[in-house]
Amino acid sequence: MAPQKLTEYERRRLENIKRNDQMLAALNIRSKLSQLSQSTKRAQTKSYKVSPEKKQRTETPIVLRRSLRARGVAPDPLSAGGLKDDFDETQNSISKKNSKLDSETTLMKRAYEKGPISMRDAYRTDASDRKLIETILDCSTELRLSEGNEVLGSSKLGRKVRGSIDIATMKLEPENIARVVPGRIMNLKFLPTTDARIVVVGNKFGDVGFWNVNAEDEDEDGIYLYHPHPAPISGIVCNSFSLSKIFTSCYDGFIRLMDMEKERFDLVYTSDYAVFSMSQKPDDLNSLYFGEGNGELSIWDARTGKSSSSWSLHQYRINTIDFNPQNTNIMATSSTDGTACIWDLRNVGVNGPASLKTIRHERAVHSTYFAPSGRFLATTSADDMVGLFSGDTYENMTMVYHNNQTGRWISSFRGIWGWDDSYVFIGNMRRGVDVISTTGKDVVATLQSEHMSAIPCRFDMHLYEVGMLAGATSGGQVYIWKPS
DNA sequence: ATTGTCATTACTCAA
DNA sequence: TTGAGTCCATGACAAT
Repeated sequence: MAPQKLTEYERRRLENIKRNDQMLAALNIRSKLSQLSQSTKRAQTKSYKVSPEKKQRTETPIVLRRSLRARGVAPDPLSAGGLKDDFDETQNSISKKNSKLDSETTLMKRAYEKGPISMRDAYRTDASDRKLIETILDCSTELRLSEGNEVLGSSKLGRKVRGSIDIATMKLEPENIARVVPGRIMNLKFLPTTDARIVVVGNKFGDVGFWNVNAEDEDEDGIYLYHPHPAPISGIVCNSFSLSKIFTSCYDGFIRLMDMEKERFDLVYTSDYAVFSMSQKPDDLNSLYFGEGNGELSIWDARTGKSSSSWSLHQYRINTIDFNPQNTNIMATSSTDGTACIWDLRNVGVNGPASLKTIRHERAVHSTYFAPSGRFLATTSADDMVGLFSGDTYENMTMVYHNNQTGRWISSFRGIWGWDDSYVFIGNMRRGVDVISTTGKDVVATLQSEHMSAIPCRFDMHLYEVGMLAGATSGGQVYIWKPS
């Protein structure tokens, strides 16, 4: 069973597992944990509800561009020789004999999808989504009106709330738990508004789910499900200027714009490569930055509707793209090639923006994010480290040990910043949220709750409500912590 | 450089 | 309450 020769990596991982097991045994936590998971089942009230007729359509087998990893490239599966690689065993049992037919239906499916999809066609939930749309459009309107009284642009950005939070006050109440989508959540975002608390999530199946947390309606639980993509959703971009427009990117290379006014998922960009990450420069809402295939970073321009630039910045996939909030020309990327890089977009050559710094981890880097002040940078890596960087050129480095071995079923952890430079929040394998302090240079607290029945692996903080943190699991759940 | 293979392991749901 | 099934992503590394 045990490998004959252990690599350093394996050895370390085994040590982790062993140590964890010992800790568990010592604390007799195993039995307590199982008790907890039992008791929490009842607390599970809110959940997406799919209408039967729609469900059928969701489960229609769709041939995806699989095996994206090795290539980073996704040549059209229809023209790619045999279908062998594109089918798994379970699908084979259904479709082995008429794979030809399947490829034809797939062709039609893709042809249909190569264009706008109406929100009605993509909608999967039982109850009407009218209320969701109205709520969001109302928020937008208020924002637009208030904009008139302000100086354009930067002042609005400055409204982003910053502040310290007492970690001990952050609580997870049962009513702030919901199963928003089926399957694994890849990405989640709070809509940046004070008028409503709405979480948008994207899952592995290409579903986009909404949870209106404060929906106080008797016949609605505030959960709405759409299916605009056929593959994992890699990015969600929304901004406070137009809440009714939400960009979503997908592993199949499509980027769509959900437009609540037009009630459509418009197709804005298609790539022959997988899109693994997407971000927006906070002061340039006319562009999208996204990671394509093996290390390409591209910019899509809303005014031309085309990709305007494409640079090869990394060797392997770009996992995250982030901008320094205080100087949005400074961009940070993280990549499976083991590096996190900082770039200056004011200084762009043929090979892309000038590289200001390369941070080298021993393994893949899963995320790189700037602190709200821009003065810190946090990296999360598969080498079981969270890097904290500070100083004018981020020259001061602190590596904090953190078990980031999430395995196959849990999405990689990504340490995100809170509402100031104090803390980085990151999931842990014990169904908790570790809080890393920049001053303490270590995990100083862990958010835990008996109501957390799964591991929260992807997070977002509410831009305007200090202490409101959302975490998402591989089972489609969303937890929202709030200050008590 | 490209391809192959191997190990990882939590959650849900049905019985 | 248990255990079977999921899963086909991801990353590391060996082989070519």
